[in-house]
Amino acid sequence: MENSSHTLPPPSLCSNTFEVSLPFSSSPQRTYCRVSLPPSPISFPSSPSSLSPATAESSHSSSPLSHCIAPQCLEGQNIQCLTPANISDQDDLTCLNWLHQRGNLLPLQPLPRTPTLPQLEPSQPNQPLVSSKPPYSFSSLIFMAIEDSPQKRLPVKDIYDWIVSNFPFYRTASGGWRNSVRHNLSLSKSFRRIQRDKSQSVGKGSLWCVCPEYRTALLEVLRKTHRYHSTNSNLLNKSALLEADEFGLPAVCDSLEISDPLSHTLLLSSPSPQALSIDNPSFSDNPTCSLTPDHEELVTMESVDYQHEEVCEEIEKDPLSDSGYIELHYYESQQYLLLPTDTELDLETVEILQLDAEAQEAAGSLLDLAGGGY
DNA sequence: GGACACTTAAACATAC
DNA sequence: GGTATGTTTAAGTGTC
Repeated sequence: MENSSHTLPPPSLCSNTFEVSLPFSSSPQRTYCRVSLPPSPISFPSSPSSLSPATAESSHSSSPLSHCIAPQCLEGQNIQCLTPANISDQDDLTCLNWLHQRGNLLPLQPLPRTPTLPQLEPSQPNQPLVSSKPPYSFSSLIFMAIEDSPQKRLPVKDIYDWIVSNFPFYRTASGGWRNSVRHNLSLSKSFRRIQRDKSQSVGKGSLWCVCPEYRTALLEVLRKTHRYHSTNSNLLNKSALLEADEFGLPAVCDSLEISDPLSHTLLLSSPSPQALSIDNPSFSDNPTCSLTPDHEELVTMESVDYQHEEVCEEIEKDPLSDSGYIELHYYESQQYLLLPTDTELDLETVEILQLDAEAQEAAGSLLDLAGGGY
């Protein structure tokens, strides 16, 4: 964990735009959300590499997570971000270990147990705390895996690996799901088998790709799943707030009481890497300038009334309550966040913008695909 | 209640 | 022969 930090300049020189990295793509993706910064200086890790966009471009094979912040993070003086180097394989899309690797973010104690959060065996200290079944169908998983590959085609084994890499649930699941993957590949018209080039053939089996004519339908299914779960993705927020309260941490609760519905929108975007390159002067001048309607998707962040009883009740209901996290990349330029020229910082409020992991994932895939096309 | 989508399990064939 | 891959069938579940 990076301990050293540097301090941002006063808010007048800071951006209120955070970069949200989408967790799984070999291609760079950027998501932006508007976050009002607190008046006090915020500290960031001093290592430029831990904040640079390059980390967001790391392959999912290392870890889909790179930097994460939680509500408490914004209020504290030290923001400790996770990097691929300090996140183990277990820190994955549906894993909450990251919460406990964040120093002051959450106490180094187990999360409150709920009926939906399976207990870990003591003999598996490095396993994810929780791992619920992803909401995506096998078709969607296969689709995402293939689309996330550079060549847009994968052997079945790599599809397995992608799923396991991104959804810890399948690490411990019995092998039947692999059968289901193969079953889907064979049965679904959405996927097409391609004979490997004999001259370069390594390994068994064929390559699988997505049929272009079914790509739109797959995308729509993924989009619907994403939307459904993104609207139910606030529950971890509430869980974190409860924890903060329980352990006497300074939860940033006010942020969840904002009544302005516009302030509860998260702007997701996947502009081209070039447009968002930190070296791109136009972007440096205005981080939002490259966002186009084609690349935007608004995800409503519901207003939250976080009374204890209600929260607990909802957490137990939510099958994905174990999978939410914020993954925000602070966009750094010359050690300072970039400031949009028209920024009006609300110094009283910190808006907590949070997506659950799967929602981010779906969003990342969707947006990446929507931006890419064939 | 029926159609449909999806999951899971199983059997079998084929290729490496 | 063992394993991975690919195909097919069947049954069960959930949703619309």
